[in-house]
Order: sequence, then C-alpha cells, then structure tokens
Amino acid sequence: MPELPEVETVRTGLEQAWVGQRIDRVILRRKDLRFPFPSGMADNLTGQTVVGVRRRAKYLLVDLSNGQVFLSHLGMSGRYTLITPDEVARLNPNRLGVRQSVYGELTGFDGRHDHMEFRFSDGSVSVYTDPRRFGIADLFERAEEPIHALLEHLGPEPFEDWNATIAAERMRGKRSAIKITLLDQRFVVGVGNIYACEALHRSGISPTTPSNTLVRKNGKPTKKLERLVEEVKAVLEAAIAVGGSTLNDFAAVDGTLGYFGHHFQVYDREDGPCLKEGCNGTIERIVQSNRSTFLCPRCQK
DNA sequence: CAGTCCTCCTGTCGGC
DNA sequence: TGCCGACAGGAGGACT
Repeated sequence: MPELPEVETVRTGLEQAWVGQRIDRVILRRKDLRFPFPSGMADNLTGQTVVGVRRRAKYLLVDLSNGQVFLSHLGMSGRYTLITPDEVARLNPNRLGVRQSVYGELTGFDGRHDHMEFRFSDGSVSVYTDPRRFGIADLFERAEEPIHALLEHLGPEPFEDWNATIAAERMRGKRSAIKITLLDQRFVVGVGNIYACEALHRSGISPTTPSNTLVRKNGKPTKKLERLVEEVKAVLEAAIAVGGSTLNDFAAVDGTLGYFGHHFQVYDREDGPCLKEGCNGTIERIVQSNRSTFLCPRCQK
C-alpha cells in the first residue's frame, strides 16, 4: 500500500479526522516497531492538539500544538483505522487487553497487531495496525526536522522540485539499472516497486537500462528520460486521484491497494497480455535487487 | 564512493 | 488437509 499515492491518501484522511482534535490518551501495546519508540512518546503526545498533517516522501508528519512532530511511516503493512465514537461505545474499549485491541473486527487479525491506539477529544479512536512491523513512529521537535536522520538525505518531491534536468544531473555516471534508481529515495522520493514498474512501462523503457544511458554527454536529459519523468508524475497523479475518490467513506483508512489495482498495466501481471495499444507482447517477471520487476519485453526497450 | 546483498517480521498463497 | 517454500507495497546497514 504505501507508496506516495497511498501515503498521500492516508494523509488527507488523517488531516480531516485529526486536525483540531486533542489527543486524550495514547496506548502503545509494545515498545517498538522497526525502531524503539522514543522514551515518553505516549506521555508527550497526551494533551496535545493536532494542528496539521504533512507528508514528506513516504513519511507522515503530524504537527502538534507544543511544537513537536509525530512521524509515522507505514512500512510495508502499516495502516490507520479511524473509529467513530458510536463504534467505540459498541466495542467497549475498557475491556481491552494489553497486547490485543478490542477493535479486531475493524482492524483485522483479531486486534493482535494494533500496536498504537490514539483516543481523541471527540470520542473517536484511531488505531495503527502493522502485522510486519516495518513501520516507524518517532517524536521530535520541529526545529530538528531538517537534520532528522530519516529525513535529511531524501531527494526531491516529484511534484515540487523535480524535472528531467534535475533527474539527469543526479543520474550522470550512474550505471545501476533505471528501475533501481527510481526506487532510490535520494534520487526522487515516493516511487516504490509498483509505480516504478508502471512508469517504465508507460515510458517504453526497459527496467534494466543503465541509468547513465538516459543522460546525454552534455549532461542534458534524453527524450526517453523526459518521457520517464512525465510518466512518473502522471502515474502517481492518477493513483492519487483514484485514492482521493474513496476518501468520502474514509471511516476505515485502510491502505488497501485494491482501488488502484484495476489500473495496473504490468505490476503483478506475469504471463498476461501487454495492455499497451497495438503491442501483443506478454508480461514477464524478472528480479532486480531481490525484488520483482514486471515488464513487457516487446514494447520496453 | 557506488553497487549488491541481506535483513527486519508476519501473513498468504500455490504446489506437492 | 497439512506442510513448506516463495513472496509481499520499504529501506537501513553491512558488505565487496
């Protein structure tokens, strides 16, 4: 779920639900996710009002009234579920176990992976569920944000400071495959395995193309690279648009990918027909850096 | 430094 | 049905 479009979809939902709310209580059902929670995180969050929800790369940044920032990364399997006061009352939160929430029927897995629970002043509850625990939660002063270890080395946001010229500058002399470069968050942020495959397919570029061959000798982007940068933005935009349309019934902010799945042209379509107009190729799966890449060898050169 | 692997963790799915 | 291996949307860190 969590590439840029999914994180942006979650951001919008959290913004609508959280901004203006005071956090009355935070329950942490374990001491860590991928990294240990910072000491006192639950206490420091308690009593704060949410003043904004931002996104940087695939990180959610929640601004609090005391000048602190709550950072949340969804990893591979993290999701937030928003629970209304009515549902909260029906599920009787005071019966709760230490390692298991009472919200299992809403969050899945019998509540066994509901690691963080946020209770708000309007009576609603938000639950963070993450079976694989590759997610991250952190809390720090806003002044520290530019030097935060997880944020410091991030590359440009695709819609803000990124274009073919900048891409070419960062790819000069890079011999690794273009698919690997797209996944490198120092090159551009927000692109993950699905949208890297999709953007390369839309662009007609083979995922194994050495990155530097998309840059001219004078350092300018080739036509192919210009196309690729356009298609990265286009596919991310299209996915955000579809995610956004599901936001009206945002009661369950589950990051399930179902909504964009219908639009995949190559991802997870091994042995299926290439859907590009006029191409009769067959989708193949290869492995790059231990991760699956899907491509049409006929129209991606 | 760049590039390549491995790793964290749990759930799910397909093949036998 | 059960068991077992492969694989899953991320990305830091340890290697060569």
